[in-house]
Amino acid sequence: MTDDRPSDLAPSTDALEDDPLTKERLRKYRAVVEDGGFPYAYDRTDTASELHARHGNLEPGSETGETVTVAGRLMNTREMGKLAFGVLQDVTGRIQLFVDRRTIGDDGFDEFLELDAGDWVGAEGEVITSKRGELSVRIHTFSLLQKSLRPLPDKWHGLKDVEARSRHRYVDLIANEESRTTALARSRIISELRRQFDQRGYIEVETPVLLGEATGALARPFETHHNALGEDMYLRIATELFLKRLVVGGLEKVYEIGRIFRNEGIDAKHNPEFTMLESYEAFADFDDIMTLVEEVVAACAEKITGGTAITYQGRDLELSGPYPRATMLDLVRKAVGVDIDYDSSLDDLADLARHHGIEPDDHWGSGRFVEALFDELVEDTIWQPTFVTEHPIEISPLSRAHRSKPHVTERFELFIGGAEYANGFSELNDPFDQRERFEAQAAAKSAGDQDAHPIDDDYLLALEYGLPPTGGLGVGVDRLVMLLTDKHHIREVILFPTMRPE
RNA sequence: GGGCCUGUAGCUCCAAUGGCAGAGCAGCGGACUUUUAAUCCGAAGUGUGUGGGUUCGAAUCCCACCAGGCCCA
Repeated sequence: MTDDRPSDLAPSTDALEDDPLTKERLRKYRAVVEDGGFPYAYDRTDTASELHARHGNLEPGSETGETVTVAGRLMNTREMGKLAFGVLQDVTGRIQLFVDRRTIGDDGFDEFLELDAGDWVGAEGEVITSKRGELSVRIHTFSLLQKSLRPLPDKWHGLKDVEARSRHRYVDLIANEESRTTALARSRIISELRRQFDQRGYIEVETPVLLGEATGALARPFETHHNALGEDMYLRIATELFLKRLVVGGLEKVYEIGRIFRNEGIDAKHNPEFTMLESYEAFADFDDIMTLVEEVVAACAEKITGGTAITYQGRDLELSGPYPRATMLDLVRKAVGVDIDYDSSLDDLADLARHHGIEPDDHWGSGRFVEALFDELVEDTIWQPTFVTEHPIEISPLSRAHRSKPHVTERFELFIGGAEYANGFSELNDPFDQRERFEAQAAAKSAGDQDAHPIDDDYLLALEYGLPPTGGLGVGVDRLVMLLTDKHHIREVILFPTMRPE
């Protein structure tokens, strides 16, 4: 890298010494160290939100007589001569410190005035309200738990720069309430997902990330190398084939919430590493799984927003099921205004595709044409939750053929707000059919199709032992979090999104 | 990969046509016994992403590079 500007946040004693903004903080830090150092722990009795919950309705000027300890980051101080106010922020919220020279004593008061915004502070005192009614702790003593050597971002505008917020997420979390709320919402959504599957009798499992071959989806993998084995290896691009092996093994209902890696571009909806939930349930079909999806999505929405009617990017959405269902072919027919089907001639389909600005590949069958037309004409137009069903066999190499219709599978994708949120199907469990599908994929690949699945021989062996009828599901967890937190960009729901190294 | 755009103080932002680089917050000193982005007074300070080029003179124009954003593929 030729750009060798000194990093503004790189740790350097010299830099801290030279910068007038940090020099005083460093002096105070060293004074504490020389005086015995910072505490190793602090005994907190209450969080900010616990105090607000317990004393939310006090009259202005109340004194509870209740002594508590609180701890958090000091965000701001307001000095008033013989009084001072501090704002302490912990993970649950904020609580005001009320500092009265008569209560804390002259020494304590002067020490409090030495604190800087950003310092970690523990304080003990009485729960009161100020004359304006602000719930406060009128402190008797306090302890500087750790000095902050760096100034905080603007206390009103926070930290706005997208790059700085992503690279230095800790600063973003300190300064921006919204970022904290989103991080907590993500945690709650993942907890709720676990709860939903656990209570349905699913077993949470972990399957390998590091593989000899990346199978189960269409995506470029990250490559790595195992030194002791002397083998090139790949990071997983899906968990699908391993989870179905477990159903073969008799675990019957399994799910995994795991990190998936795809060596592809970064944009508003894609991060190279992202979180996917996959589940497989023996004796269920795609219809059962659609119902499951409706219930799980609605449950997560209620957990986060308190209801199923949400606003996403300024538009209303209703997430309670059942969601309307429409076949991919019917949606495409409606969009193009031509009564095509999977037996239509490839020449006619190619003309139709070109008419809509799609340049077909030579190896496309009717299924690929329908998919391309769907992507081009329909996908963006779906706003309310909708199950798109019956994807063509050609583009669904792991889905079971439809029980009564030719050319298509028992598959669905859930679209909301123009984006895909879930994908599921009745799982293909016929080992012969699966082998043919894999071989068709291999043929397509050697014919120049980049988007073709690799063959997984051990998976075929597993199918020969017998996969019961099974319904499977994949859900993009990051996107679900985006939906429920009204975020446009995936980096807003991933604490440390992938970035070019600085 | 293509197009457009951005990068100025710790943070948020100004700086017509090229002409002494500014403010608010933060920080520093002071006043203030109920503040809520406290307020008031005072002093000071620091910066044009990196490297070149054009020019008497560049934050501004040109080139390359670095990082990022938006849109498209």
